[in-house]
Amino acid sequence: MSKAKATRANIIQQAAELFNQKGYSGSSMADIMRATGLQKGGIYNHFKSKDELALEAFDYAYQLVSQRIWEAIRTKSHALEKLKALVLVYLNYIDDPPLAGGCPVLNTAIESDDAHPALRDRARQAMTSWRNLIIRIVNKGINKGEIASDVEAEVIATILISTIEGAIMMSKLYQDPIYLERAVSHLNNYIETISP
Amino acid sequence: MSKAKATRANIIQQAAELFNQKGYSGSSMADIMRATGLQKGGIYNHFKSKDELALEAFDYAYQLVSQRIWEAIRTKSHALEKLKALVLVYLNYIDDPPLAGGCPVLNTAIESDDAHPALRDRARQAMTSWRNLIIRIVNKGINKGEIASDVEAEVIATILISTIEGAIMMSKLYQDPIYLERAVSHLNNYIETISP
Amino acid sequence: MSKAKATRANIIQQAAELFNQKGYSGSSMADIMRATGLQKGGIYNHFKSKDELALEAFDYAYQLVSQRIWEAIRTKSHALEKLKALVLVYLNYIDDPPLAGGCPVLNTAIESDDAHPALRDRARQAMTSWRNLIIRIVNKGINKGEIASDVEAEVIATILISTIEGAIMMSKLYQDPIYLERAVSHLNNYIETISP
Amino acid sequence: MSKAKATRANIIQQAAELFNQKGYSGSSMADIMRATGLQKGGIYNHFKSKDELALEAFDYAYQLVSQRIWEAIRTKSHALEKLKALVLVYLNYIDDPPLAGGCPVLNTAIESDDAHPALRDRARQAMTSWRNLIIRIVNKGINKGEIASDVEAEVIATILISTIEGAIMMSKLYQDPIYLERAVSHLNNYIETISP
DNA sequence: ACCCGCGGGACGACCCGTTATT
DNA sequence: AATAACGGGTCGTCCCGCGGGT
Repeated sequence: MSKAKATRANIIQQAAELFNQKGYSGSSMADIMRATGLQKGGIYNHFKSKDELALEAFDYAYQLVSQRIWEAIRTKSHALEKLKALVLVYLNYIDDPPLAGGCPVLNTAIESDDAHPALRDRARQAMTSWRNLIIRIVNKGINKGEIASDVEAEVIATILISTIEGAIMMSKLYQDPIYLERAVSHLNNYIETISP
Repeated sequence: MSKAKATRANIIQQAAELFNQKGYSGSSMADIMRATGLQKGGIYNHFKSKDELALEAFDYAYQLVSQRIWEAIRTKSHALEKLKALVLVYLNYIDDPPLAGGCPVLNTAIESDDAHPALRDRARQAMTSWRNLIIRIVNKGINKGEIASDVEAEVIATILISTIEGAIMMSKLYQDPIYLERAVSHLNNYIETISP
Repeated sequence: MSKAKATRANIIQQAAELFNQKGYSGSSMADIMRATGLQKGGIYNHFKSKDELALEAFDYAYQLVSQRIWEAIRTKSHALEKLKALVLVYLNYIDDPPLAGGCPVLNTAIESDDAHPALRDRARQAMTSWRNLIIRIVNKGINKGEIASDVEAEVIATILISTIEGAIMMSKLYQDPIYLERAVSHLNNYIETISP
Repeated sequence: MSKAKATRANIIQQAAELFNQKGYSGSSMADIMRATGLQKGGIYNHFKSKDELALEAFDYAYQLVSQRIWEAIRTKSHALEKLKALVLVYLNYIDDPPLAGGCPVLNTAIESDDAHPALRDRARQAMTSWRNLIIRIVNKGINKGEIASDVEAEVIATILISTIEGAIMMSKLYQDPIYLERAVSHLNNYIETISP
């Protein structure tokens, strides 16, 4: 990897963490300079604006989370096992987060929905990709007879995601993993109920 | 109400909406001036800093949400009815919100958790008060034999709150009430399962 | 005059001189801060942008020049005397300029014509007002029989203005009033030739 | 011409046009990069600073104008014809300019006189060379009996140059050749008056 | 005596011309 | 010979205190 690419990647990495912790408008370019050790010019050589950097940083952050999910899922073959594994990923979210600051999709969705259309679109894309993953798992499970045929995949996706994200928020707010643990436990039970 | 009080109340109201939509660091005092039609001096007359205003604005916002819940609950006497009523309140959250911008507890928790201790403490207080409300309802329900005795009130509170908040986030992100509707429907079923 | 008005007027005055000497893009807001003794906030309280300030500064500068011309003209009654007086005004332009840096109309026209439409429009307005003054003097002179009836007022205006402005440029470039003196002398002869 | 020379020449050409239109401080190195299609290194390879480039660009621009004048003059033998040809050159200045943006001597003189000594010196040199050309024509004309012997060459140079430059400014400001046409017509008459 | 708003100055994002590196 | 990095520069916004006008 060329030096330029490495520098660029490092900027994205540091920025992703900053944005995820302090938000987009709560993080300044000076913060990013400090975190990367670069000067203004060094950063603006790679990104033409804070916005462009924010977009790329979000993509990177989502890809980090997404990767964990894929790794957890691919070893399972049964649909219910896949769903449980997916939920379980978030239990590590407090002890061993892929990115400090909680879930980037949640954080970005909340900050951008009324204020930053470009960022909101990225958050939507990420959320859609996440929903589609669950939907595909459920539908495949139905086809293979692993999940009851009257289950609506969209509903499963909504319940899993909303419960997890809400619980992440609570656990972060209180700095206590108990809320996430309860949510995961509840969702495991819920997943059992859609067995055929 | 005196004129000074009215002005002060108006500032809080406008600021609460702004903060709830664009976040604390995304809203400037100039934005608030514009929204209230007042001058700098006119605002700093009532609040000694943006922080102080933000704190009061959050309290006001939470009280607005809280009020809706209380009104929905007090007409019900059965514990399960109270819980269902509580959940139902959030169905109106997209069409007829008490405050534009979604749930202030969620928004404030997300923005403040890594960045603004004072605001985070308020969000914690609000969240705790909300949790306690649910916990009291559940425990009273258990005592009255309306809820199974092995149910843990804390768990119910966590599941209800996290699912609702996560679904609000999704519905706001997509500008589509369907996610919240699914979550409410799911929670209604869930509430039935804790019947004795 | 209120303090605010006085401050505002002072900013315009200092800015007008700076812009007239170093040009619009050659003068920075920091230069204006230095010249006025104010800080950024103090300036931006009165003008919402450098552009707005530039526009007002130009208007002020033109009014300064314009005033001198009017004062010189109004004591004369004969058309040819008025024209000579007008030309004579510019002889003082080097020794006792109303504004350091030469003629603001010339300077602004040159800098803005290909680069700054808003400023160019102001320069056009000023130039038009100056042309119209000469045209009115000439036409009145024709009516009163002081000027030959076949003289075209527009032509007189063009010759007087272009010769004066070009000579100002030369005298400023060489820091030598001789060029302006020659031009004024030439124009005085020229004015005699349009006598009936 | 070697490739390096060609590149260098191209940079000067593009820069000359930019500087002539937007001024020295109104044009950035980035603008020049865009206009030339080169990278920073490609430019700093040939010129050690923006200033150095500006100086050379001005020389190039003046040479472009100067060339037109020489071409127009050399075919004439009579002094008055030479002067008329010289004046006539400027009639093409709006429709078919040797360089977009008006007269570089005028533009540079105005921008540099109070702000950029090095550039001002170049403008002075150019102006002096132009004046000397006219002076030589006039003096030769006097010697050959084509021009009245009491005519002062310096005065002729001043009147011709200042009127032309002022008229160029007016025509550029209004985007209308009429002002230049009037000035040229006036100067042709003026030139007739110095016949012996 | 009050209180609007002027003024402060640190900071916002971003661009500048230039140098060092590779 | 191209470009990554520099760092002081750009204009403009930030939140806020203090003093002058009503």
